[in-house]
Amino acid sequence: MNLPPLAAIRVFEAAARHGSFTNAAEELGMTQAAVSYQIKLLEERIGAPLFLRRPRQVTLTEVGARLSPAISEAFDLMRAAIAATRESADGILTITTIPTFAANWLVPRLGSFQLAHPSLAVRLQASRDIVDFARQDADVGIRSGAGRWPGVVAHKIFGADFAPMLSPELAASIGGVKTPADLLKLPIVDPGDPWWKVWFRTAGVSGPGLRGDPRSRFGDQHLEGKAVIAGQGVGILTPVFYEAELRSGQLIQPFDIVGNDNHFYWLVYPEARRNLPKVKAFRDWLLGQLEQKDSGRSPKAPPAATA
Amino acid sequence: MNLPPLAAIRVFEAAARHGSFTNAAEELGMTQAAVSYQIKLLEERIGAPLFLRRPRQVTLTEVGARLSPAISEAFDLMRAAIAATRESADGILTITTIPTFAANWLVPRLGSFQLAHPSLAVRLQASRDIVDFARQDADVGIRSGAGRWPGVVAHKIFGADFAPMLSPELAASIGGVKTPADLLKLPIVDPGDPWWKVWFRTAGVSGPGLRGDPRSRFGDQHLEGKAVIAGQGVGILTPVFYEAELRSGQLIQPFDIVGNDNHFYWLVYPEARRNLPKVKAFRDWLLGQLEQKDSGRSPKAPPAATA
DNA sequence: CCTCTCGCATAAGGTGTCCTTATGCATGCT
DNA sequence: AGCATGCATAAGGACACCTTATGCGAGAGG
Repeated sequence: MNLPPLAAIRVFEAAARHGSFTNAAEELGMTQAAVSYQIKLLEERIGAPLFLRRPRQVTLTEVGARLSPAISEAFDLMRAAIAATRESADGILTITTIPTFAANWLVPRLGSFQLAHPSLAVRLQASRDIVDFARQDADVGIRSGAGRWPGVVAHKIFGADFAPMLSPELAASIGGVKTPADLLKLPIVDPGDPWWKVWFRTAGVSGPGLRGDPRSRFGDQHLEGKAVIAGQGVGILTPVFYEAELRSGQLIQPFDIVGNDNHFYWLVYPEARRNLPKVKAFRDWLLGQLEQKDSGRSPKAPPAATA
Repeated sequence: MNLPPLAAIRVFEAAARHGSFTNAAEELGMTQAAVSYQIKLLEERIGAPLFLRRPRQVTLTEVGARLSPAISEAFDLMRAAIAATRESADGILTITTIPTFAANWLVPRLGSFQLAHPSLAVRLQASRDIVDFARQDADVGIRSGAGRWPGVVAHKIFGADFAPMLSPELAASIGGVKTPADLLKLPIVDPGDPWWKVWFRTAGVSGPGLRGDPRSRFGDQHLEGKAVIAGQGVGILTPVFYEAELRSGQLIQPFDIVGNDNHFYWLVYPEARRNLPKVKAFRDWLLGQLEQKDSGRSPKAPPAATA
């Protein structure tokens, strides 16, 4: 069944409510002539007059009166649905993030975001796929990469730096770790981790015989971290992810030397949606979190870089 | 709250149902590009993506999935309403008619029409107003007049002829009515009726002293007819309206001479709606009724005259 | 593994729908 | 009677929308 032109139905709905073409026209922001035109169109389509043209007003015919309530109801339904959708679209922030970042950085801090934006519901999606907002139902994403994606705004969060860490007890067991080479006296949690090779080179220790693919490793540090905290060995971890443990003394980072493989974490979101309140809110909050951290160390971090 | 362009919503509804822009386009009789365009439009309006563009198909996003059922429901409602309206518009025949014609001719015969068209409901509206389909909720009308109305089809039904009638008993009381002048010996039910003057002139009886406005009288013959049948006097009535009584002998019409004032009953309906089944049905039935009558008297009546 | 095909996105261009302006007509109010 | 109101109609124009053409990405099939 073919619906008549919907524009005409909409006009009819308004006209029926007002009992006046002129008023309906005003509501719809068009001229009285346009309303008259659309109604006539609809009447032809239906095959019956819908209005009686009375002197100072128009009245629904029997047919029109029968049609009108159902149409009104349908429109109310639509209006409500769209309003609800808009609201829910504004009220739910979906974040797609690399699992490591979620576990080690985002989740522990999300509470403060929720507190600051009580009306925003957060949906976390952990995934390591390439971020593609066309096929992923997310508002913002956290990914690694070079920070150049077309149509996407990217803020650099921090580099995936890494440094050796171990439990204080383990360090004490060899009388303390004084030089990078001392680390080799201890068990290494994951000797295959490519970061080790990079770090030792950076630290000036040559040929410790550690092997591993030179590919980046944004994978899960979670298990490795647990093992290190438990004192099972030395691990190579990203310091920002273990700030709390370093502060509390559960872990120690013997050297300030950090390795990095020139990969960064980025906050990304579609350029077209950069002005959505929820996107702005998250961006501002996240960058704010970083500044708090940085303020103690470096003078100022450039907050954003757009692609 | 402004609704988004309804055309876009319609496209969305179809696309959501099909899970495919291409199929939706086919259903709507447009190209895939147009669907893509409209969806994008709607997404911009809503402020959130509605579909995820997956390799071989599109999928609703969370937002889209929330929106879709309500929209579908609204459309179903509309479709049903329009279908019902069409049906009821086709199934109800509203006749506006002069009261006299209704009482004396139409109502007694309507049964045969209903029998022939059981699916049609008939709504009778008696009114003497000028017929104006723009402000009267009627499909067909029966009116008197010259038979010239712009935009209106008019079929001549019969003239408003009139002739004296009386009960057989009353006629017998003066030994029968032989000449028109004999009528003057009897009581006249409504001497002020202008028809009398016309009829007597036609009959060649001069100056009976009856007075009355020379305006046509399509008013109610009903009361006058009752009085005549009851034997209270002679009345001047329209023969076609009393065929049954004449046949049964309740009334007699002493003379074949009929007066007329050149006014006719017409069946009228808007030219634009001449092809509606219900209009056709009524027209054909009514003209058929007349032919049955005529066939015994005149050779053939030209059935229609269109304005 | 390479190619073919399917489905959607995008750009450019035309056109048809729909809206506006202008006017007329009928009616009711003062 | 004259004015105001509200709808209908005609003519004209603009913009939204659709079409055609093309590209791209990813499965599917050989």
